Amino acid sequence: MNATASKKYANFEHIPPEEQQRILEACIEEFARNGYAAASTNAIVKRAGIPKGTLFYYFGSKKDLYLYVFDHAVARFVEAFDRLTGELPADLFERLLYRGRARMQFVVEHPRLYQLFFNALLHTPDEIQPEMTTRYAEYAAAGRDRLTEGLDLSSFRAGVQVDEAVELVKLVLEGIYNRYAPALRRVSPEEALGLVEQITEETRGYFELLKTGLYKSP
Amino acid sequence: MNATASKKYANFEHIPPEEQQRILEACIEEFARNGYAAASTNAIVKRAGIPKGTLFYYFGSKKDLYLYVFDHAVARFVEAFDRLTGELPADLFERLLYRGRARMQFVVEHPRLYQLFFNALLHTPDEIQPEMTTRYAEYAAAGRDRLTEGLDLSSFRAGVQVDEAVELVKLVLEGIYNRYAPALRRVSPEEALGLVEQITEETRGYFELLKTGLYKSP
Amino acid sequence: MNATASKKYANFEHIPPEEQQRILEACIEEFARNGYAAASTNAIVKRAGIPKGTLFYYFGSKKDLYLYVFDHAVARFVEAFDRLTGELPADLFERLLYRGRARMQFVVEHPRLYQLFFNALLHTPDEIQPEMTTRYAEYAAAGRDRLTEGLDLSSFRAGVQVDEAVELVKLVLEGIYNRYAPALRRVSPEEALGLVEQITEETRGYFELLKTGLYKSP
Amino acid sequence: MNATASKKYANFEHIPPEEQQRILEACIEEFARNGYAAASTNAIVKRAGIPKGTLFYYFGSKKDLYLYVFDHAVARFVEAFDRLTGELPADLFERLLYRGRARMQFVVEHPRLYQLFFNALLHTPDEIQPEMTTRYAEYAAAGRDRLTEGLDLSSFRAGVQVDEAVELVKLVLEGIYNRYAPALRRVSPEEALGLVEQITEETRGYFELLKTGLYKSP
DNA sequence: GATGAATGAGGGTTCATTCAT
DNA sequence: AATGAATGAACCCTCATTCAT
Repeated sequence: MNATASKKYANFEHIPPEEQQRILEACIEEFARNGYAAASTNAIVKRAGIPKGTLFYYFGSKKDLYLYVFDHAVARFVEAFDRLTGELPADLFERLLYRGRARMQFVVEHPRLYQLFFNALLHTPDEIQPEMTTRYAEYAAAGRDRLTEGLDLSSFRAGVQVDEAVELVKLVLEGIYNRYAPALRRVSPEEALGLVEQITEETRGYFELLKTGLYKSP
Repeated sequence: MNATASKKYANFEHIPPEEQQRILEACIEEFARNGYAAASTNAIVKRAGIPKGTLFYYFGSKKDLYLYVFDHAVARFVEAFDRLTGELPADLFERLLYRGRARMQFVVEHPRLYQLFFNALLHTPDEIQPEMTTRYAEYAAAGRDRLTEGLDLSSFRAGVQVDEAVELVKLVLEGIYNRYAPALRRVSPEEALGLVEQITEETRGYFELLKTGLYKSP
Repeated sequence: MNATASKKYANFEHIPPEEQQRILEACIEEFARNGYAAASTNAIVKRAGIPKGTLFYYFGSKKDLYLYVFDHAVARFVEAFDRLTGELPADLFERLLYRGRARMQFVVEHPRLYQLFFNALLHTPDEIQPEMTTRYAEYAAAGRDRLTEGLDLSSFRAGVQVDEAVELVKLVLEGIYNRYAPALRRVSPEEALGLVEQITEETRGYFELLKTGLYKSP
Repeated sequence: MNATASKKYANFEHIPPEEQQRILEACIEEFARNGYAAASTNAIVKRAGIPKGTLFYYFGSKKDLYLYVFDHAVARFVEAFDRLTGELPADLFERLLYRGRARMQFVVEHPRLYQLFFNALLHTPDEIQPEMTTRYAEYAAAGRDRLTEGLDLSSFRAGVQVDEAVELVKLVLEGIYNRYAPALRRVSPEEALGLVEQITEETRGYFELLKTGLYKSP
């Protein structure tokens, strides 16, 4: 079904998990820092402390290595959200705030993974582009489902097209994250937590403004 | 004041403008396509039709060449907006729609420049990162000024914090462009014009929703 | 006596004959296609469907594998001629035509074996060269015996040195085969049969010319 | 027209002739010994005493290097024959003996070139095969012209088809050279001269036999 | 002032062979 | 007896930069 069960990478997946982890971290670091083309397999093996031949024994080629690492990043990202699925708020704005905070925490905890994930589509050589597009579309579709499921729409003002409204709110959120993601990656983990709170508050402000237009007056 | 007057690149700036142009185009193409690290100076000189040594005589190093090209991209981007400053609509939403359309036309007309400009920060080797950050901040500040100058704020509902509202609308716009920029670069120039119209209409829809909350009821 | 009875390859020769056959085919294909140095043991095990370690368990090293395969090729080649020994024509020219046709049929039926066999001496690393030369000399000697045995020499013109004449005719034949062997390997099996006939006819023409000098006038 | 005037290899052809010679010799040695695929550019640069990058600066790729070296081998081979064109004997057998001796001398003087030249077609990767076939056909055509030009055919017996007869004699010669070429390469230069005489004598013997059939009786 | 010849480091990848199991 | 994981050397090739002219 997913990469972690594939035969293609069986060689890699049969080694001790801690070593898998160490190697993956080295790959993530290198790919996130430099993008696909400029990343160096030499740098990776040096960082991971494994022989050059072994990397290619595990992954076959640089391209396949990249796709594996990307799938891993997606899996970890999705996983971070799945952990809190059960308790999703029913109100659109609350749910998005909730998700947004989770997303920012992910950025703080796994800055390189986030960087890898969101930059993957931009700087990818033509040969990989199709595979990446497919993977990204799958991820996006899954996220869409998780957002709208069991949403309480009763607060929306009559005459407001809900779909359009939801899209509008998501755009605002996206904009905010694109704006702050670099900052989140730059600051220390301690400062990051404060920054997350600050961004959440700012977002809450925008949401209140949006509500005055989209929700019924109380 | 800026790069175009510096002594550092004097060798380059003393050659005929048409040749400057040809060389710059080659650099933009190569850097936009491959990013900084993966770009090849060999490919550049081949495309530009100049000797290898000459490129380094003009620019000193690959790094300095990149910074020069980036500055040029910024200048061209800013310039595209300056050309329409005088006629800016006074209404916030109309002004942003106007700017947005201009920005999309820039993407369509100079896809490589846009790509270079907006991806520059993401995949840049550590040694260049600081310089890039500075340059980016300068550009952002300039854009801010140009937006708010002479804006008609009388339509805003009482009690709405205008600064916050403006920021909110900008976020929506940013989100939309980030979402569609890749699509704009992918389609043919003819299709692009239609796409620009479609995006503008979609944006107008979001803006109407926003107005119900932010503007006085008519 | 020869490789097939040696202790050295005992591991290989104890497995079922059909599997021996399958493995040998894979080796012949790879060595014939690429020569010794460029042949890949990886490609061989993949084609043969056996584990990598097993190949080396059977044959010890790439070099020993090659020598074994070459001996096998020689054995198959000799065997193809032994099958028709009993019925050899007594007339020199007829016998050579007969042999020649058999040889060409071997080329058609086992193009890879032929290729391996006749190219082995040319592109062989220095470390193997001595062993190859020895093997080749043994094969050549065996062929010589089989040609002259029971030959009817009564048709030769008086004064003609028979040994020299035989050698002369063989030279002609060799020349023809060297000239046509590549073509035989290139064409399809169906076309090959026609080509064999054509070559035989051409050879017959040369032989008639030779007979006017070497045989008594009728 | 030929390789020595091409722009493609201009970088190489602009260096001092003695250095060209040294590098070519290293290439010839390596390619002749190992064939195209197994030849190592590392071994070449080591033998030639030049940096790795320089080899590729001169020749672009291993493939282009090989084609250049092959063309050089052909040129030297043809050149060796052109030196004696004017004095060619009019009699077919004498002319072939004369040519044959020249060819053998070439083998003795340039054993590696000869090896490279005559093995080139056999062990050549598919990607180069077409180019090689073309080159070889051109060479063969040139040789054919040079053989038949101004030949005295008056000695042939009536009823003998001259074309066929010429072909027959050439086949004999070819066979002899294929048989002795390895021996000529193996022996020392001093011994080689004696061997050439011996082969010439043997050939003369075959030719006398052929004449009894093909020429008018005296 | 302008060039292009020259290069060594590093790029990704394949390889035959070993050895613990 | 049989294996397949692991590896370091070697593979061909591209690179940004220098420097003598």
